[in-house]
Amino acid sequence: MSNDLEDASQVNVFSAFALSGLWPGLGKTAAQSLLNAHINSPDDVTVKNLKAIAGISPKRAERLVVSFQESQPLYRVAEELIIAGCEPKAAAIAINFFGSSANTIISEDPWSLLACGALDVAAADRFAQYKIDDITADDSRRGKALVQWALRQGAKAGSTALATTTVGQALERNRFPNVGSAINEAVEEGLVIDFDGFLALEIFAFAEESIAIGLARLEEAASKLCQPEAIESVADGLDPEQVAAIIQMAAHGVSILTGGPGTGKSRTVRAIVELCEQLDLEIALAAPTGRAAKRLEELTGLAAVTLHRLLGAQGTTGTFARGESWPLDVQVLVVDEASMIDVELAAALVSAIPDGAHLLFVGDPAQLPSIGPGQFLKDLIDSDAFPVTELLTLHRQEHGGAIARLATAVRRGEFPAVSNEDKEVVVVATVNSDECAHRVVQLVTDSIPRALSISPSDIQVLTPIHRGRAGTAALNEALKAVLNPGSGEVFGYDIGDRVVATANHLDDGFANGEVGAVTSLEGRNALRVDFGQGPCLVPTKDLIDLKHGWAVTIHRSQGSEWPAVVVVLPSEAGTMLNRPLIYTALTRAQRHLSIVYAGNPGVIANAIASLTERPRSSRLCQLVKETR
DNA sequence: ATCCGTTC
Repeated sequence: MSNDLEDASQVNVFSAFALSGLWPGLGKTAAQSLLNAHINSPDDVTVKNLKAIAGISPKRAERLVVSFQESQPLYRVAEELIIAGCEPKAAAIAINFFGSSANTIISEDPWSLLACGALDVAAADRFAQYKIDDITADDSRRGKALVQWALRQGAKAGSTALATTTVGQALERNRFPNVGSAINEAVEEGLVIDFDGFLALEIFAFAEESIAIGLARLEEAASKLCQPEAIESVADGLDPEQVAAIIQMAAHGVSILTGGPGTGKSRTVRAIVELCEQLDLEIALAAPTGRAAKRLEELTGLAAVTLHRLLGAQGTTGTFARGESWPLDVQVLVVDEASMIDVELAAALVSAIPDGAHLLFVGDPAQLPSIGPGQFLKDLIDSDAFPVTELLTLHRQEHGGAIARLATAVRRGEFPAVSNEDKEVVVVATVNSDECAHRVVQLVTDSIPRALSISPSDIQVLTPIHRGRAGTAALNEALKAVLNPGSGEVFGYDIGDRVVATANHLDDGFANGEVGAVTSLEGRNALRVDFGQGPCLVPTKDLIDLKHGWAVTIHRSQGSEWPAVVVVLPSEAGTMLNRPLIYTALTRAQRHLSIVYAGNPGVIANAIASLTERPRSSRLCQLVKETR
């Protein structure tokens, strides 16, 4: 009887593991075939048994047996999780974090699954209950794990450090009674780092400290690259601010160039490239995204790469081939779109730059913050430790300038009344997102083409969200129905459809975020798409990384511009509506901007007034000040 | 699942 029960639970554990996706090389379909063939326990996993299954070749059977054997530490953790009624996927995070001894670690301290971010508080308590007969809410292991969990949550929201009081409140919300002693123990055991009044996870504390030390090293080691006369020879056509930026770059190991769109940041970088060529200096160009790198390359005529490529990223492990022990071979490095750099990437970058090299960060701190934690560019600027040149003169103002005036006001947190004379900026109020969607389609397919003679192919719709009536999915469906109806012959696309890339395929000629139009169908399984530099072949393997692109998210639009832009601000976007988001959206427009929103006019003004719902907290600004 | 980058 008891044997039957054990067998049954073993079958459940094994099948849950097989179906979880944790077994390398085994997908959902193949997992089901295994179970159908009564492969029910680890002992059944033999080459003989597996190759007997239809659809599994002898070679694959061998590979699956080997990968199963190699996954034993993972299996043991997953087994515990499954029996405890938790998601087996958490096992992968635990193994990543603790290595092959994870099972021992979680047995001694079940809440270590909370500390490493594998489980949430409720699931971790459930797991602890299974491991320990009578858990108590004040178990010190629970308290220490909650401290780390709170900091991990903070990092997800962009903070590299949290005020100790904020961490304490998180513990109180989770009914932990002895907040002070939990924090003290976490600090004493080196699980988190304490800086008067703030707490941080070691990775972020280390990243910010090494950035500060590394930047101070570069500033200290640098000498002047050239005399002012050399700069004059490349300064033709530049405004005084742009020349000042080059002088600062040449004089300092670390400098910063900021400014909104159209102020000539790229033009300045082009002059820096020329200067380096004249002086025979080794210069490299890089950016955090593939598209930004591609654009930098087009605008300067010099090869540019992603920071990950430049540093020799090793998969998603977060480690890089380049670093202190194998620095980059550069004398000048220019990094564009620096607002998108998080502290971990910045630390890796700075460590890989040799003494004496000059590092220039180019970016617009008013745009959306980095996905990863920290506020690298903003902290660098606020520290006042390195020269910052802000470009203010608009060189792209052949039209009325209403968009530029609005952008400048929004940058300051203001939402002025828009004069409607030349229709460069139009604001449309609606009652809900249904009406938003309706008005968007009307603007793109009728009003803007008719009133302003701008073709729908030059109009881009931007929205904060994917879902909902005014999200990308619904808007693309509605726009396709009017602009290019069809059955979606290849992978859902027809000739004439607008598409957006959602991943880098630089070898195939396009980058994440690029918007293009389908120019031809290539058989049943491939497309030709013009992303702006002539049609390029999108092979079958890349089709999964395309979506319809008449409407794209504001996040994905970062770095692109269009003749006309329709920005949708539906109420579903909620607290996402803030200054950096709206600023990023409206600065994508070159000649015309329509803003369609739901609710009362105060909605936009409030959103612009609020810098962000939850401000990020970080230590880099202070650290840079102290270290300079 | 409010949004989003990086690689082989």
